[in-house]
Amino acid sequence: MVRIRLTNTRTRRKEEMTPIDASNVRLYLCGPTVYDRAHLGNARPVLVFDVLVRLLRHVYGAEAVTYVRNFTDVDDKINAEAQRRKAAGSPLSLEQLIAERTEETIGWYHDDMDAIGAGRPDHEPRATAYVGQMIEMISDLIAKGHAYAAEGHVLFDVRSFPNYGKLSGRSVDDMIAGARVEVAPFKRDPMDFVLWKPSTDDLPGWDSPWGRGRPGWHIECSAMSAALLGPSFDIHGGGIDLQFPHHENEIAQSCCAHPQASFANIWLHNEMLQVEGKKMSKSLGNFFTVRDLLDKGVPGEVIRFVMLSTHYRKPMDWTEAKAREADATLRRWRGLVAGIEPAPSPAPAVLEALADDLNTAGAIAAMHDLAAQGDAAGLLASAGLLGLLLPGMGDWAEAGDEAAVLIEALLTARAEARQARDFARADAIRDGFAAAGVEVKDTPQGPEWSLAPGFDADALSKLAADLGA
RNA sequence: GGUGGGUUGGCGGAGAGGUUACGCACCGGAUUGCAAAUCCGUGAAGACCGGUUCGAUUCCGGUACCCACCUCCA
Repeated sequence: MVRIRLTNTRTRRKEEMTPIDASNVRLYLCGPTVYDRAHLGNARPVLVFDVLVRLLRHVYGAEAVTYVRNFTDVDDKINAEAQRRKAAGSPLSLEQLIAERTEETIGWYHDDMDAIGAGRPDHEPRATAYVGQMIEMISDLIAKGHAYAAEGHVLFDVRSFPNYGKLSGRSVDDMIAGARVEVAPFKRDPMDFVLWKPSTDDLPGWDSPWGRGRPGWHIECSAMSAALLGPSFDIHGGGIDLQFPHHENEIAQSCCAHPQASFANIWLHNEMLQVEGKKMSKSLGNFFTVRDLLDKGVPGEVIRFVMLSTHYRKPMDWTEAKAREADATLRRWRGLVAGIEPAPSPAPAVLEALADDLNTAGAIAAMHDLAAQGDAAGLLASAGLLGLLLPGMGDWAEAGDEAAVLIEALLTARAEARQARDFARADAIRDGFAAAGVEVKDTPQGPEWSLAPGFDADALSKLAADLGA
């Protein structure tokens, strides 16, 4: 059995992972708020968890893993977009407009995450489908003395949970001292956070013991993880920016509601993605979406490779140069494994790297070794653990039939020219290939070709026409 | 102000208290009609100052700088 070690944010050390139930390893990842396209940073935890799930399924069995990732479809930004459409004259009701917006966003999200090769989780619960469970949990927290109703709100009483702040290494008193938040007058303590808040008539709302309202942001993950994974499960993750307050608040809610349970044993947090050394953020306005990159012609597999080439606990800078390098490496590897059956199991060095706190960069280095040794079968089997070189994701690296016919014809023409020692013509074809983005390798078995990143089909057609080939 | 993370060769980026990371780029050689690709090989590092140690880039302390979180954000 492979020993999987993960850095647990909760304990701040690398720990061997021991599942609560090896026949059902359970994970929860905080998913997106579905109000707009996923930006590139959203893809990072998804890919980290995708590799983690692939590893866990390899070690514990394909059926022995339950992966949950939620959709947050209750949110002021979604409401704002629906209200904007209403104001723009849409005949639909606000509820319908909200549903329309979240449906289309979820569709985009699926398209974009599929494109980078991220497998769908086993469950993708939507917050709106679990409001009943949230109300139940909030009532329970009030009954247990951990929450209180005030002016249509329900607030969590942070002073009732001595461990509050432990995950993020803060004390309530320190946070109050440095707080920049406006404190609502009905809060008992400035750090108390909202479990339920009132809705006006122009906002979505649900009936509750505290009047018509909607849930606070944090309670959904506590309610949905309990419903789908139980009060104790193995791994909970997300971006490091969620550590506080979101995950801290989840812990407070869940541990107070289920005092006998452990909630998440291991917390995994990925570092932020940066662009040109700066955090990618909505407020800075320097973010771009996964779709932007795909539309620019950056293949999903390349995005995936770049993301995985930096360890998840380190900040990763997205650069064009990395995308180019990844593109070239993947083309080379795809050439190497073409028509090859994968080995029965991944290479030990790759598996060991991933088992050691998801060292994807180390795993990729080990794959380079396999490639250098010519172990195509081992490379292919290992790449699968990282979700790379999979069938169905390699179309970008392949030429269409039309281009293939042209290239073959030109190669024949070049061979004839060389035979005739017409090197001027042979070199013209060679240079034309290079200009069009076709790489030709002459091997003892004859020429092999592949497409380079800047492949230009028009230039290829023109070359063929000019040379009459 | 509080909290957390980082600083590795030209660039990217890992592991390990003592032995080549790896990739890209560069340089030399083989190969080639010339190239490309490939193969072989060389060179190149650990922010700074102390400490522990036979030995530290790796552990400990400090300094500097960078980044993030504390506010919607993965």
